[in-house]
Amino acid sequence: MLSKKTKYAINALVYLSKKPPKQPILISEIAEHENIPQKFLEAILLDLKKAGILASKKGKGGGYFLLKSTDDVNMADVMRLFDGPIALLPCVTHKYYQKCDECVDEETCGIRSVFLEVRNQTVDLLKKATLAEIIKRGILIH
Amino acid sequence: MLSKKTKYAINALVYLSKKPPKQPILISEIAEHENIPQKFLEAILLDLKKAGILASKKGKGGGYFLLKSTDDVNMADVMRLFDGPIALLPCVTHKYYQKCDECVDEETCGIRSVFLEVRNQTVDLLKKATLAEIIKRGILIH
DNA sequence: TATTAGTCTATTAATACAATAGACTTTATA
DNA sequence: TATAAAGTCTATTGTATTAATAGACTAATA
Repeated sequence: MLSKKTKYAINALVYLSKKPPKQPILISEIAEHENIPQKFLEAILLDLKKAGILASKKGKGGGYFLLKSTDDVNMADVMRLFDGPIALLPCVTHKYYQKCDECVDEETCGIRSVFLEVRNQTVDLLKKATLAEIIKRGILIH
Repeated sequence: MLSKKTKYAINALVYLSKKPPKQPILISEIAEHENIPQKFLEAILLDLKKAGILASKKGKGGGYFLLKSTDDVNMADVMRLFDGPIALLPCVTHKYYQKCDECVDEETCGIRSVFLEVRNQTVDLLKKATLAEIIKRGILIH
């Protein structure tokens, strides 16, 4: 399951995606509309900014807005940012490969083989799941 | 990431799958060979027994052995048993549907649509990942 | 009937997640 | 240029989950 942090991040991103481009939106507005504790949301937005997904404008009339295009923000990136690797085993992560503690002999890598396939397919799907795609599907349903 | 419990369970199951059918294996043997705290393993094996995957024989010459065929034990079942639903959102689980707390308006279901697809594909893959498949792949590699 | 081995309940330790509090800095604009 | 609006940062707290441990109890077999 996704952590609350990731869920909040996705909800906030979708909310911002529906606003006119570059228009700064108040943290308080997002927090209220999406039912997110404001202070918690501040930290999340800050992380998204550090990751280059959002930008912010300070002072009166300031707020957060989407920096990247909705086509360029996908769920794989967001999940990795807050929940870490998508892989189910440390030995099948793309960047941070680590031998499983439990791995005693090489025969066990039948397990690895299977979970590598799961990871690859999941990542592919999550990369296709962009903000643009989410919004498109949201519209189609109504 | 899989919990240790699930990893231990998979390792134990693969270990038992390689033994002659119905031959009781000591908990201590599995624990030692797979580097699992014995007491922790006992609880895991008990859960697998309750789930109908393993059986046990008490007394001298006793131990645990696979009850189901290696074709009939898949990673989706094992993961659900110890880590709960495979879905990434409560609103896309098969059995225990629950509205997301964070879901404020129906438009957000673009998110649901995307994560439903992820869940379905993941479950399909994990169901194909049987013990038999894991062992087959393990052999192929060596 | 002694020994081996599985079953069960309770407790503790460690870690990660979620949320909160408050002080500080920056910026727009009246 | 003061001030109010708004973002940034650090630290702390509470809570839940995971991982592991301890020990008493029950059952079965040679």
